[in-house]
Amino acid sequence: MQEVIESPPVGLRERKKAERRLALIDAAHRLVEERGYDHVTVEDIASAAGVSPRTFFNYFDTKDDAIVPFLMWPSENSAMADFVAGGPTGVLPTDLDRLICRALESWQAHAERIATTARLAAQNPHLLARRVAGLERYRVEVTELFAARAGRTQPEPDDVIGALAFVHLLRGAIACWEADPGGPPPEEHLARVRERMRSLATEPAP
Amino acid sequence: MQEVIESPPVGLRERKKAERRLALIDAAHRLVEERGYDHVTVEDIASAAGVSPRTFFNYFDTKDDAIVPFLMWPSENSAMADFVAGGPTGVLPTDLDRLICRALESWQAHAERIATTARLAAQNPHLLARRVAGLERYRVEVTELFAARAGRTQPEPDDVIGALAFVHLLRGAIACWEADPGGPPPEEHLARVRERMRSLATEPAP
DNA sequence: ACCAAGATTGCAGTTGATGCAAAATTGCAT
DNA sequence: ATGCAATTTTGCATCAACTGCAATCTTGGT
Repeated sequence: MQEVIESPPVGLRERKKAERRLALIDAAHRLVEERGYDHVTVEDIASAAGVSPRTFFNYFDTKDDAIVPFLMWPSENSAMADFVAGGPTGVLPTDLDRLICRALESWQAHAERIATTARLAAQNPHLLARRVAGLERYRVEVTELFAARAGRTQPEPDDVIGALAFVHLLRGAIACWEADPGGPPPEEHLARVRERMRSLATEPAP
Repeated sequence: MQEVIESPPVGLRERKKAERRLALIDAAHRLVEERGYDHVTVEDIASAAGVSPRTFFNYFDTKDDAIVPFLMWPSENSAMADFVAGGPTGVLPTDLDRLICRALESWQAHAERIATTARLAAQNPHLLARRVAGLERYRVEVTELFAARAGRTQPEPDDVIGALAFVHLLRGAIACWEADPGGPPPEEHLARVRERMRSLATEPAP
């Protein structure tokens, strides 16, 4: 399944593919919000996006992939490169924060799609499962970033724990923001999540 | 979809239902390991378990639910009750550890099924997504335990962050154990995961 | 022994998803 | 501008997952 290409594709063919994929996602979102998940078929989505049902499956493995799509972070992500290089500050917790901020920032470009996905997932539990699975892809990618930063080609348990911290902080910040959407953006909750996480990880001295 | 009932059910009907569900899970595991995911149908699984294909869907929402089943922890879980009551030690990080240990312990009864599920998920990426989704159910339950322990009926972000810590510690311990399966059991890695988690949550003083 | 409640099952049907191959579109070199 | 290779779209046939309905069977309770 192909992901959204954030950097402008070079040829007409690549550009049309990227546009077509977003058209399918947007058609899926519009139709499921209007009619309900059970009353929308792949044929409906494909037709609304102007392609054939067979073509739909050239872009997505399943119907649900279009509704809860994986929106990759930018391929040219200087934050990722900086992180792998040991930067930008050299202090791992701070650098982890920067990485999370850039992830949240990159998803802003799809804010409406992400909001629609969240609403549809809340209404359809099996889509919720897909959202979590999507997050797992990020967890896997970040595990590799930790390994690369430590100079290893094969991730070790410490890298997995690091990536789990990434997910922990990210989801915690989003949970705080969802509790008060009119308040500060997710990244401003990171300090609070970090503090809570630290306190849960610290047992009192004997 | 009904989960495994760990405590012995009272009537014949309940007992047969529980046995039938496990029979379907075991048939699914055996057939997928023998033939590969793509060469096993719902009809194959139902036939091997001695029920009709229609009955299969009385137990599972999807074919994949049988392969990667949700194995609930015991309904009579004193660790959960203790946790909600503020125990067993009154020290939250320690009590969280106990909760995790009990979760790992309760899954021991299904160790072979869990091992099979892990192998099949490694071979079939879309099943991996389902495993993560299953973990999310535990995360939701633990969020409610945190809220109940704090005396609230509606979970707050702090409860979500607490449950994310549960998942972080649990998955970290499992990752350490998977790196050295012949070594100590998962629960003995909790201290190491906790230490790494704490260090990632602690920024250096200015 | 009888009846209610719950579960199993067959059947027909819809939809998701796939492999194959023909047709169309795009990229590139001339 | 043209020709050709590469890539993509598409139609079609097919299989399997999954569902609603209702008849039949099994279990629980009196």
